Amino acid sequence: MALELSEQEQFRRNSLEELYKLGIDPYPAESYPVNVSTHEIHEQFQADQTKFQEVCIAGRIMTRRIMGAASFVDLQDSTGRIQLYIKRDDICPGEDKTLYNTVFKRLMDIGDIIGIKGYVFITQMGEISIHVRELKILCKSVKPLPVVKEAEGQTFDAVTDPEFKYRQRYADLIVNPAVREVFVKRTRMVNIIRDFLNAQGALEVDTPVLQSIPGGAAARPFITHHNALDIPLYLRIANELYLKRLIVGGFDWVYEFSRDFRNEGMDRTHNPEFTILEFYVAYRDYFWMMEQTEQMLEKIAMGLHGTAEVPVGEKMISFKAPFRRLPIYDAIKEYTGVDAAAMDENELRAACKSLGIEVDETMGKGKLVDALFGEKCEHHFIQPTFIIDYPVEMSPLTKKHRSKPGLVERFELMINGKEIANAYSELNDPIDQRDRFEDQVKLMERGDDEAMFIDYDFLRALEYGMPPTAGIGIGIDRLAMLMTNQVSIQDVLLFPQMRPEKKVVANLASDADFMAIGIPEAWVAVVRKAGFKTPAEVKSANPNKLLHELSGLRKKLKLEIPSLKIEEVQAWCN
RNA sequence: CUCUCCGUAGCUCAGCUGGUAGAGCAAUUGACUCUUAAUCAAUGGGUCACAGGUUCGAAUCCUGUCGGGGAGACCA
Repeated sequence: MALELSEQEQFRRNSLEELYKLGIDPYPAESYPVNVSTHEIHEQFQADQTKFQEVCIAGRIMTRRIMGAASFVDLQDSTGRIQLYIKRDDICPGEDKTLYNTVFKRLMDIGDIIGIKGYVFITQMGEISIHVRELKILCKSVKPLPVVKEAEGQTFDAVTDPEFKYRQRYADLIVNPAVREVFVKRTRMVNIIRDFLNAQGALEVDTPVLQSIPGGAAARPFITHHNALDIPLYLRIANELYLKRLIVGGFDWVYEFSRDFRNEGMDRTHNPEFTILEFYVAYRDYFWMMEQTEQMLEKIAMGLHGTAEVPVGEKMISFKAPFRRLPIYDAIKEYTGVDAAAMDENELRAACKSLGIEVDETMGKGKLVDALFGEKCEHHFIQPTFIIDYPVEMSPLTKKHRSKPGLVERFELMINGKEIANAYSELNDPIDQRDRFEDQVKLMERGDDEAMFIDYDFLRALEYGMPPTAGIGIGIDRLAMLMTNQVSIQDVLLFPQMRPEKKVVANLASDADFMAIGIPEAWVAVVRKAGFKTPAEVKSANPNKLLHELSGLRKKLKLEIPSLKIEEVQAWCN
């Protein structure tokens, strides 16, 4: 007897044994020739009831209603659910009723995967169902699923525990259809973007995830090590510098859905790995990029919702182009009254302090403006707004503004108070780029641990000449949150990062190890059940308490093994 | 890293100012040939997250640990 299993898990393992004894393989190898989906049946049967008279379909048993010799089962496949009607004498036409009485009623459970053949009909209660003629088990489930019930749009006992949902997404997906919808929508969103870009001749590319210089953004990277080269490598924090190398190489428009990694805090909008769409287009500038962005977002909203108005929490967000455009200094003036454009670093620092923003000496002008905007302005921009024309200090890869000194041609797209995209006219002056990198080094020397490294290979590429280029990065996870109305990034990631579960100790010590200190074979499993993982733990236990505990378990589990005496237990411990 | 809330059966949750564990669903056995949160009857199922402490007695009070949520700090 496996002591670590719950009662229900034990029952299901027993059912497995019985199936084998009946000569039924609960995990058959051959393919099952499904010829229809539940969705197709629901969509088409009402209109033409002569269809679907020979269906073969498979899925998971979600609920059962057994009434003696007839039963109803809700079967769930990848497209939805359908009710099955199973009549004993139909699936067991002869004398032998084992398949119904024993296999179906006793040995099958919620969660099992079955295949059936039959015909579609409508029950007296008006529900489209399948009358089953043949029934076959395709996979026996030995772990009980959470049971969620639904009726008339209401859901009962839905699993809401985030830990369960995120750690066991597979079970979450089985049991909560709305979760599946979110991820289907996310993928549709990505497909819309891909179509939008491909239709204009963009080329999807792959660039390195392992980089020897983590460039293209300001963030702390993950570090790993390559054994053969014996060098440190970094997981990318951005792919910007690689995509721009490709523009140098002569591609006009490249893009990549880039999985980036940043070794920073985790919260409802940050996961250590996340997806950014970056794309770069030769001979364009940031004004052009704003138009592209508007069009693309409107297209996504229309594609997913059929309208540009998308509900997000209590609000409605309109993705109807064009979006508002507002210079960052105007935004700061609007919400704080501070005229940051006219200030030098020290005046800015003073202004921040007077507004209660924490500042320190490592912060240059760029970071101060960033702090001012982030603290006091960002959250006000609910409807899509392009914040434009940033100070040069906070944008080391951006081209200087064509007419406004001290600024760069950059925009960030704010939606629902969060940054969704960041774009600019790319800096293609190699001399200027070298200077900007060197400024970053100075910031690093001042203690800014996010300042960028100098990427000399990237500089070499720029020296060959990069056409004027517009580039953008769009946070795909955050966009997915908006488009699916989810408040947490974990809800748009199939497998969000979690602290590992505490190790369920598997065979740290063998039975023989326990027996070596004198524990009788029959008691080893009981000792384990009592929570002892190694003989050493037994040795250091209080013998009286241990005896009590083991005796209690023996009684509780009704074990037919001889009882223990205190002398025996003392002999193990000492 | 700080604050705060939470951890009770497979699932959803009760459990009062300490008196030794409860419900619904799920499970087991039985009844029932069109049910749909099927119904009816009976039954089993818990080291109350873990480890200490206080107490005659702890799911309950205290301390610590682990895991999770939320808020902040940090972070484009």
